[in-house]
Amino acid sequence: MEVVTDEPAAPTPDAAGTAVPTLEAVAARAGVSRATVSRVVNGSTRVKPEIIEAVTAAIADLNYVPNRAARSLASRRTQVIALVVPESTARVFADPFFASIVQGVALHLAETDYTLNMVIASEMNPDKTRRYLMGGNVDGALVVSHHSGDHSYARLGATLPIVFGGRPLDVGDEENDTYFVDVDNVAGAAEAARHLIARGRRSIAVIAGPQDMPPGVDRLTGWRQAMEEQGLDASLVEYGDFSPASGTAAMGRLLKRGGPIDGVFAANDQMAAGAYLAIHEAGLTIPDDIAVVGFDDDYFGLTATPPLTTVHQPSIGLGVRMAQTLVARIEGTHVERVTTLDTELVVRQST
Amino acid sequence: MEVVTDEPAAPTPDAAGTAVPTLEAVAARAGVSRATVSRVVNGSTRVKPEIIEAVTAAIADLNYVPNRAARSLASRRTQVIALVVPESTARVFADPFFASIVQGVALHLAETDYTLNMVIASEMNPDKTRRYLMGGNVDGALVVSHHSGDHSYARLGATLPIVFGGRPLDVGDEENDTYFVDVDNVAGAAEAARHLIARGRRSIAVIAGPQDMPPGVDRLTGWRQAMEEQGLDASLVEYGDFSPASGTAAMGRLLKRGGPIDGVFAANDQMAAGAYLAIHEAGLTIPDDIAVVGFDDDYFGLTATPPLTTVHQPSIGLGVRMAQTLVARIEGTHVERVTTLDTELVVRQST
DNA sequence: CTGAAAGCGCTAACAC
DNA sequence: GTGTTAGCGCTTTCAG
Repeated sequence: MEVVTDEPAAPTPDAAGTAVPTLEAVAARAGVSRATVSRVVNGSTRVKPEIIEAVTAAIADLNYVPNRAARSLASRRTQVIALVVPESTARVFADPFFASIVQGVALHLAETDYTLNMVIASEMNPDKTRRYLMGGNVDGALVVSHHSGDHSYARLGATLPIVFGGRPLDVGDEENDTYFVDVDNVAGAAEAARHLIARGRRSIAVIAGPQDMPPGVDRLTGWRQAMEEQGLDASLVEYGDFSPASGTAAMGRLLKRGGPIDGVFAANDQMAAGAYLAIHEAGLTIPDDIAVVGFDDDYFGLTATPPLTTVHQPSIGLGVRMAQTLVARIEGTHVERVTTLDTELVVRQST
Repeated sequence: MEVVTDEPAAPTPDAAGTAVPTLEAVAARAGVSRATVSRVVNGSTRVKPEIIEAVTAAIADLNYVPNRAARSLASRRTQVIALVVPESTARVFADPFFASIVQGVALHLAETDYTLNMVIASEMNPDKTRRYLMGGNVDGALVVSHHSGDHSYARLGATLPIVFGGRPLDVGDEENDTYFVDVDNVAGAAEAARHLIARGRRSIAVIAGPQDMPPGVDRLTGWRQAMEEQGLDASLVEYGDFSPASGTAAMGRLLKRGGPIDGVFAANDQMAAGAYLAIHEAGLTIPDDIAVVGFDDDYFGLTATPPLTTVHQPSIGLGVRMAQTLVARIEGTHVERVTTLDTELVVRQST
């Protein structure tokens, strides 16, 4: 909310000694017109080299910095990219996966002329976000929602270039023009399962994620693929909600079934951590009795005892790729609509 | 297919996809001048209520959104706040403490008309960041650097309102006009030490942080305070660099001294986690032989075995407070130059 | 309390 | 190649 003071709002007494030079000042100093300076600043090639030099010198002398607002107003481009974070994600902002994506995005954008604008999408007032995005205040948007696959912003895609992180849940008509970057959850999960098999395990269970989230679905699919291709029984399935507690519960149910289990693939590390608890409480040891593989490669896996074998996601790379894709779209360069990043199995002591 | 709508059906069928309406269009529709619309939009009270209503209606009808660039150009305010992240911090971006700060900042700013601009300060090209900040592209900046206390941006404070996260390291002249929000590291550390004492421990060691970082200094100071106020020996000091490995090493050195140790305060949770390792390797148990307290309350503490007693930092609150402070400065409202937030001891099973 | 007019700093046709 | 000329959409004196 903007604070409106009744008093004639005493403007900041800044700008004391630091007068920000304008393009006009540069033009005067270099002895050319403003248009020419603009050309030089924007890298137009159709300027005499000597003039480019003169202008460049003047810019350096004056310590000139273009005014983004003016540039944006005149060019009708903002050079701003929004990173939209659903409020629910924000609550678990400390999710290292998400944090890494932000990092990747920021790192890539730092090399471009685009500026990163973090927007927390208020769920109370979704319209505020939509309005902001549609109000010509940004050139494009990145939408992240780790597990949920919520693409409620897809509609905006018609008016504003958008790139999503993660595969959309619904494969509707709109999917055809939805750009997204995703991790290859199916292949990663299959690799995890194959690793267990290679370790000699035969009764392999899965603690799957919610089936209304793409990663939940895909990781289960990958596990099934591997099991079936080896002719193994793929019926040891229990579901969790990606939380540690749900992992403990699911593992408990698996154990209660009574049948043999010598390996478990958990759809994320947090559930794997939860499973550890249930396994230990049952008096079993990891990996001797039951080998465990997780997915995500977050801190749960690293600090667990024993350290967890897990599927690493290229989260920074995901952010970088999202940013690259969006910039390409904005600038009209061709890019694949769908990008799938490879995962990597990190073998530690739980298998 | 069903489309989730959170706004009433668009009154005008061509509303979507059409060029965004300008203030002028609103003025025409409301039958007033652009100046008046501007006043209404900016919340001036000196407008007839009925006119305010008419304008508001027109704005709603047209789905008008002010153009930030134009507004900024004319008003010479950008409504943008930069969040500067040193590149070195970015590398450990997954630091949950840092992530929470960002979250707090974003949450608070979402309630204002300010926009959050994440800037990764390239250490290769620090001038790029400085130029951006000084180029009139932002109204103020927030600088975060978890442990380092690096206030190399302090100089910019003369021209641009800046608020730092964390106490500055150097108490130079410039400190007098440096605004910052910090956690009460001294009090928190003292509380941790007192807690160990209350648990009956008498030979309490400390794994201190680097003494060139304010939190490293302050937490050691707090521990000393508590020890001295109880007349306990305060010589069991070893230093680490906040990393788990350094915690293990420091604990090892402590143990090697040969004297009795029944309690340890580690200046952060990661070092505490490292200390766990050394303690276990020495065949000792936590908390029976040695009670351990950490600082930060990050995931290391939660997932450790046994769960770590630690000092919780209000990291989201820190972000919120930083944002509040900066906005106040920008808008000329009075705020304290220094804000110190209280920590809270979280007692778990390691003590 | 409201309108008219003058830019904010820059880009983009269009001339020269 | 380079200069000229119009604005981009909004805020802001300054009249009335």
